[in-house]
Parts: sequence; structure tokens; C-alpha cells
Amino acid sequence: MTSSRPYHHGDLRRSVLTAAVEVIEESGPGAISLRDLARRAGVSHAAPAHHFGDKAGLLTAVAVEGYRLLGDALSGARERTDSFLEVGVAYVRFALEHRAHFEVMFRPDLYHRDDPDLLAARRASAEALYGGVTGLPEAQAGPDPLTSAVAAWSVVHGFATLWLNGVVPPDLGRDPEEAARAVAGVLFRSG
Amino acid sequence: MTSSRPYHHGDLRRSVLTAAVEVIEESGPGAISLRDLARRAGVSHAAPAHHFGDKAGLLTAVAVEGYRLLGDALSGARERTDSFLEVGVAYVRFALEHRAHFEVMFRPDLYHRDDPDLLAARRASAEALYGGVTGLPEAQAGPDPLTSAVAAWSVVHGFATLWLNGVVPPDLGRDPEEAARAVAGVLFRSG
DNA sequence: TGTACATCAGTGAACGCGCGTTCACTGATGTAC
DNA sequence: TGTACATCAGTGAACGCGCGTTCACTGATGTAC
Repeated sequence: MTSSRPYHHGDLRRSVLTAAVEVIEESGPGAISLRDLARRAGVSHAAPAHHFGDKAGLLTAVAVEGYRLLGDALSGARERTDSFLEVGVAYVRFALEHRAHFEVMFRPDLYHRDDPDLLAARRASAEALYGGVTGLPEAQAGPDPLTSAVAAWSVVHGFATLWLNGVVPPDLGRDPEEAARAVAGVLFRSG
Repeated sequence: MTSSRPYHHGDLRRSVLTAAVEVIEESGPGAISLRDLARRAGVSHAAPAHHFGDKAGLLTAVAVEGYRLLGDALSGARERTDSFLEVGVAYVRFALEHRAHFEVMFRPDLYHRDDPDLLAARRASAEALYGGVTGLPEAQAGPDPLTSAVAAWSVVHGFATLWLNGVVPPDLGRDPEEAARAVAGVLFRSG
């Protein structure tokens, strides 16, 4: 905000990441360019490479952050409500609130898929999602808990994707969380 | 195949479309370039624009073709089996068999979203998908058929997406159709 | 059967652009003594 | 309290590249007469 920019930015890594998320939300990951992000951060065009190595490195950082946020959101929902349905709703909420992260996470061609931080964060979030299904009563888990878990994941993932694409029929209402609860509820009638 | 290329290609539109689908399957829609497709078709770099106008026009054509193929696949499944579950399985089969089309269809930022052919093809495919749920017995359709329909769509769309991303747990087996049937079956126990 | 002409498909040169990456550098910061 | 030095963050010039789009053109095809 000062007119004379200091030589050191202060928190360039964070700034670039935030700008990247903004751009992705507006125009998708294909619109990301390191030079543009540097411009937005008010910094020379080569500076971002210092923090991320290259473009894929930047998107790796976005994906890692996404998996961490998702893991936290899912664990949080479980602890707060102890309801598998609400974990699903939290999944949808995460996808809509962090759609840039969400989109990048599921496009591994964009980033370094074997980054150790990435693998760790992904594993943690998978555990937060799956961990719960084993604790379900048989009435809900069905004869095959794994299949039920994948069905649950599919329904919330699919719903979030369709909602983000704006193709969910308008009759379902404007509140995505409520709609998600209703839709996921079809799967877990007793939930 | 002849060594001396004729001046007229013969079916350049088809060739470019096919090449585009190949490229998208390998590297995603972001990797599409008109010049590259021209090269693949053995034609000068400006030729594709004759048929598609511009890049977005080409991707519009891919999306239109996708919606037509999807509509046909869904109607076909309904007529053959008269089972809503099998319509869902057909949806997954389409997504996996035509993943390039599938990906483009659900990324409207890539194409001309108000193209009349596109709108018509999309509407037809939506009808093929939704049309069936109204004919379901209440036991399956539940108290709110629309919500059930969106749940069904979500589960097959989500499953297809997750499978394409390679994140479905391997324990579900190698045959996506069988796995899809099991997963979608959780939703329609009686289906 | 032959000729004139309109139409369409594809050519190739040219344009301007933004990009990722590299590299030698300089300014700022912090730590050791 | 002061000095030397290592380390790190950011600079700016330069590179080569592939791209989309435009445009005047030419070759091929088909139709009217």
C-alpha cells in the first residue's frame, strides 16, 4: 500500500498463492501464468519461481493446501456432529467454498503428483473421509461398507461438481448445503 | 496415405475433431492448439479455422458431439433394459469411453455456451437422463422424485469422475461397469 | 459436350503477443564473533 | 556496540517458442446454360 515498494515483499509466497486461487476461481487453472501472478503481487516476473520452482510447483502448493483444508473440514464435521451425512455435507461445502483448490486437486496432470507433502495431505484427507464409514451401524453401512463409502463419496463429489457447473435443476433451491443434505440423504435415509 | 496430398482434404472437419479428441484424452483440453491439429491432419495451419471459426468453435463441436453421444447412450440403455439403474451405468460407461467429450462438456468456459446446436443436444440428453425417473415406482423414486433424480445423477457423475481421476480404491475391482453397478445399486437397492 | 462462372476449401506469409525459464546481479537481513 | 560475512529474496535483461488470427491468394469443384 505504500507508494515506494520495499525490496523484500514480506510474504510473497502467501501472496502468490492467494492470487493464484483468485485467478483459478475466475478463469480456471489454464489461465494461470507466473508472470501474471508476479504482476498482481507487484513483484518482478521471475520472483515467484524463487518460491515454487516452476508453474507445476505452484499448483502443487495449491493442491497441498486444498487437501489440508479438506482434511480439516471433514475431521471437524465428524467431531462436531458425529454424523456421516454431515461429513458429506462438509465435503460439498468445502468444494463450493474452495472451488479453485477443489478443481486443482482433482487434476493431477497439473502438478507434481509425487510430492511428499501432497501425498501426506491427501492420505490424511482420505482417512478423514473414509475413516467414518467403518463406525457406521450395519443398517447404514450395508453388507459392503467399502462400496457404501465409495457411493457416499461419489454422491457428494458428483453433487458438488454438478452444482459448480451450474447444471443442478433450479427447483432444488438456492442453498447448496440444504440441497446437498437432501440429495445425500437419499443415500442414507436413516442418516 | 498417398504420398502426394490432394489439395482438398476430403473430410477435414471430421479429421480435426478426431485429432482433438485424441489430444484431449492424452493431455486435457488445455493442450489443444489449432496449429497442432492442423499438423496432425496434414493440412496448413489456418485450415481448421475454416470449419470451426475459432478454437472455442472447435470445442463447441466436441461438446455437441458429446451431448449427442450421451443422449443416444442413455436412451439406448433405457429402451434395451427399462432399468433406471442401467441408465446410470450407461452414463458411467459413456464418461469412461468418451472421456475427452465428457471433460469438455462439463467445462462451459471452453466453448460457446449459447450455441443452438449445443443447447438442443444438451436438452435432449438431459431428457434422456431425467425422463426416466418419473416412471419409477414410488418405492424407488421416494417422496421427492427430483431429489432422487439428482442423487442418481450425482452418484454416477461422481463415480465416473473419481474413476477417471484414478482415486477409486482398488478393492472395488478393475471393471468400472461392475463397480458402477454396485455403487449405484446402493442408491437403488431394489433397482 | 463444352464453356463460363460462382463457390468453397485450403495456402502461406505476416502480425503481435505472452509465456516459461535462465542467469548474473544487487539489495536486505541476520548471525557469528 | 560494531564489523564481516553468509544467506536469502527479488531484479531485469535476454532467449527462444508456439500460439491465434488475419488476409490476399490459389486450386478444385460443381452448376447453369
